[in-house]
Amino acid sequence: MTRAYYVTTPIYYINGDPHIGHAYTTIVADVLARTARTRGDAFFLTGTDEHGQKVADAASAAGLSPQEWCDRLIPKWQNLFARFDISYDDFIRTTQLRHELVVQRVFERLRETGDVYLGKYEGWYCSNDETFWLESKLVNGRCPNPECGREVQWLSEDDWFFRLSKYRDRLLQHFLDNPHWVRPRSAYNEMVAMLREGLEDFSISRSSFDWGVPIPGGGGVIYVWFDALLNYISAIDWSRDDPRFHRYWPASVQLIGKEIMRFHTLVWPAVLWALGEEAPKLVFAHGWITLDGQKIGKSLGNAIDPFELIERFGSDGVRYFLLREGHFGSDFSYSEAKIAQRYNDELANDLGNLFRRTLSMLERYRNSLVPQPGDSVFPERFAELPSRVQELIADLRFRDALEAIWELVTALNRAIDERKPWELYKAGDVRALDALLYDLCEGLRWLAVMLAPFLPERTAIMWRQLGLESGLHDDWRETLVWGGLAADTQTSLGDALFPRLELA
RNA sequence: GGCUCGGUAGCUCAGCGGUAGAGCGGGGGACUCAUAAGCCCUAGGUCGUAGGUUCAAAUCCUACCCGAGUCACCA
Repeated sequence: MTRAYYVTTPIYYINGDPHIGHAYTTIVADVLARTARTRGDAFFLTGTDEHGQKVADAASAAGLSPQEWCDRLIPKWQNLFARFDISYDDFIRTTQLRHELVVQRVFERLRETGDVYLGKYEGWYCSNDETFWLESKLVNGRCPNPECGREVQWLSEDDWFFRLSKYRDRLLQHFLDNPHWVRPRSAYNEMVAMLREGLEDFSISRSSFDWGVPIPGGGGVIYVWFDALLNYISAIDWSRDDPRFHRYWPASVQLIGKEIMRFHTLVWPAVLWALGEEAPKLVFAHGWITLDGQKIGKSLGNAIDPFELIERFGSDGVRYFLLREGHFGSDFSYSEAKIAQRYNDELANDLGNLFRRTLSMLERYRNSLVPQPGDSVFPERFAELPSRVQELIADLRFRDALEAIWELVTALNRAIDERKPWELYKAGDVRALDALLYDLCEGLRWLAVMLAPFLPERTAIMWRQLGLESGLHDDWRETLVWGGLAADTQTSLGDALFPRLELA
């Protein structure tokens, strides 16, 4: 029996509204989960990171308690994911009791084993930036932040530390033994370089504010990062002998943004090892969506409202663009013109129009009934396509997967133009016409199945118009056999699948 | 400044040792089932610069130039 598939997104820090970057990561995870489910058990986790000073600050600025603040924001996030047809199996919030209990249990356990110990956290502290600075970073003994430059003070407090340094050699060995466990390659290289420089223990407690998981026995709260990482195992009931935990852990893929690589590829495996658990199989750091090459961010004032995008291009239109435009892992540039062009050229013109012209001819020539299959080159020509696409998706090469699927789109459009069904009809060549129409319908059935993880909303419509009921999400190895579509299936011509956008 | 990645046709990128590729845009053509969509033909670019290795280099090495990211307790 194959192991269950487990995919996670980062839990999103809820100090504001969701933006397109959050949607991006989550959509990618959704494609992986939907694809994996066609083959067996899969679990898809996302959620929100709700502790820490920034949330506390944002809440107090709004005149709310941190918990109230989070509770008010949560619907926005969950609504966004609903609008994008995100099929998560669980949505964890770090303020949930089930999570906090695991965090405390982990803390206690590591305190017992000595991987968490009490030490002194000392350094030059800038109260304006709320940051500790290394002596070597100070500029003339003042805060090195060019926008600050204030005086710093020497602070010393007792903190709990995680013994990260102890795992440095094992981490390096793990990287060398598993050259593909962190992707893309650039991320892997960065982290290896960092490991070679060495690691220091780091503080995992905070006493200057109290919005976090209380340290068992008192003494402040647990540092939000230490708390946050544990969501990946608290959601699946971490404990040494829980069968549910062991069905899913270690995770198959953990998606992250490249800014949090250190925590996920150095700290996280070390914590897991300290608990006697395995590191995740793969951590994948994706790139940024840029706007004309510029990083997107609220502070830059160019944040994109994902709800507006859905309004214009539909959930599937946005999903398609995000997965098709760049190679997953690299940055890629977003613009209104680019997404509109892909939508029109590929979804409306290539796919949507193919679907419509096929059903239209079927209605005109065959009363919308799928004819008998005849001689066909398609079975042989595309026999390997589903497994190829499946592999590309599993390898997180979404762009290549969509390009591969488009080979079938193009082939079907070409077949229509080359064999001219309207002439076959006029000539009364029933056999040739039926054979072609059958291939077109069957090809579209294949397209619906292979595109279902990418375009869950529109492929469901395709499926219905093709006269099919169940089976859209079945195992490709069984359902994608050419000839699977039954003759005499009643199809129905509907509205345009992807209505063409009139561009200014 | 250290480290990482990138600099290939107008644009976005693939190729990563063996006589330069794709998509889009641009140009031309034949059709009509279709969302005036689709199909066919058409791209001659010092592969950042300068050296080096090799029978042979976008493809390996060195230096340099340009761009991006990152350098640890905000997440």
